[in-house]
Amino acid sequence: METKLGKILVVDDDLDIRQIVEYNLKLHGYEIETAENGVEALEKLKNFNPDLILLDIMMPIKDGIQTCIEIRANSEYDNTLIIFLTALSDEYSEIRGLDLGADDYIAKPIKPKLLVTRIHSALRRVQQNDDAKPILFPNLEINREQFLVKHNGKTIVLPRKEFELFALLASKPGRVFLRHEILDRVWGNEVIVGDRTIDVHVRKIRQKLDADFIHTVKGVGYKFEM
Amino acid sequence: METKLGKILVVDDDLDIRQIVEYNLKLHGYEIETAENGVEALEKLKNFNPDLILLDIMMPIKDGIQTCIEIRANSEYDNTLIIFLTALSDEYSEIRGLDLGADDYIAKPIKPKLLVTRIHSALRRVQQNDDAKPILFPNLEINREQFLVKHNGKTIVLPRKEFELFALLASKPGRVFLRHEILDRVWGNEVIVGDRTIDVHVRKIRQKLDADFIHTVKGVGYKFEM
DNA sequence: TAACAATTTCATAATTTAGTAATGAATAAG
DNA sequence: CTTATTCATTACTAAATTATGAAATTGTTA
Repeated sequence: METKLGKILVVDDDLDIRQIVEYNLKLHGYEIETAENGVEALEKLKNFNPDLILLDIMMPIKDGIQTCIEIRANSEYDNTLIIFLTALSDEYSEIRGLDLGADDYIAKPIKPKLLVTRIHSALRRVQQNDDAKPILFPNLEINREQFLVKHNGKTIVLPRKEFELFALLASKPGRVFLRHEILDRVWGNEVIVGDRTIDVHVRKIRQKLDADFIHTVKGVGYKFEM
Repeated sequence: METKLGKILVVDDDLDIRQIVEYNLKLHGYEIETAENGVEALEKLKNFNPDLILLDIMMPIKDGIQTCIEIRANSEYDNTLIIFLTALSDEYSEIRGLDLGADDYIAKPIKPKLLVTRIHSALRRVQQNDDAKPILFPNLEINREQFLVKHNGKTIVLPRKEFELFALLASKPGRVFLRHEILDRVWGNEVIVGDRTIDVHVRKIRQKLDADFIHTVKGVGYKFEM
């Protein structure tokens, strides 16, 4: 499968629209959930934890504006992007006036190309910030931009999962990451893998870096320490 | 399709001025959006993503100076040019004192010829800057102006896509470009091509240059390294 | 429009990475 | 001290990803 681009929750009362949008976005590697009204959207939000919500404005049960307000009231979703789907150009200006914390608007009828482009660039905007800065320690550098780990002058190339795991642990030295946290953040909470998988990856990292930066906290998880 | 000269956002509270400017610039092939105050301008900025902003200073809702400051605070628009429209010659000197990050000033009343000339040269300046400087390494030169690559004295002509891809990777040696970044920056995010397309172009480049400068980072992307 | 070049797609081979299962070692609990 | 739990390690299999060759499509130019 392609690199994970992001999770999107599509909220619209019209089945056709949900299907069109879902089809096109899945085609481009996004992970999709759908909801047909605001209530259902708010329910799914918790478990799915999307990066972006496509939110129709006009819905019978709970409309998009109300839904948006409620989402924005919960700081847990501060980093979740919201893009409105608007049917009428009238609404557009109306909504634009209200500062609801939406990040963009897409007018219906939906043009697949435009949809993908907008979503793509919206997500890229937020993702670009996290990436750039290398994690630095004496004798150890974890450089995500180059996808390299440098230790005592030696350069080590880690495969993706190993790198992500190592970078995660090193992002907060001393802090213990629970096994399920590791699974969530390295594997994503939609992928289900056994617990041993983590061990194996930890072992591979330990083999490749001769010093052992990863410490086991039995019954709990792992932590990074120098 | 016609050659795209550039996108310009025209911000002025005076409808007449907006229309005059829009008319004249469209006449010369520019793509125009308008806004009648700073607030509206900031909103439109996100979706329109102009190459240049013509910004009136005196506006009732949010004036040009404040708007300029806010735009310049967002690094996303570092490459967006800003040209002030000033009504009084007094203001001019005042503004010039403040270093707001504007790129030029045009005095009202607006003379269409002057306007077009200034915009033209402002845009050309930045475009040439990007273009002009060849990327140089020992034994390797990537010359965008002439669209060719010199390696060990041999001159190799690469077709456009191959060149753009190679130039992108070489623009930051060592840095991994994710596949979707490559798609965005070489193909543009309005064109949708499959992932294998990148591989094929990489291969072509590898074939033409006998040394292999392009390294695969599996599951992530490609990077340039000597 | 024919001829050629560039671009893209497709199928499949080659490779690398990820995941699992089995077993042994270490640790904690009773 | 024995048992149960958890982790480490190894070897193995499955899955994912890229490389490649060739064909199809699109674009350019004379």
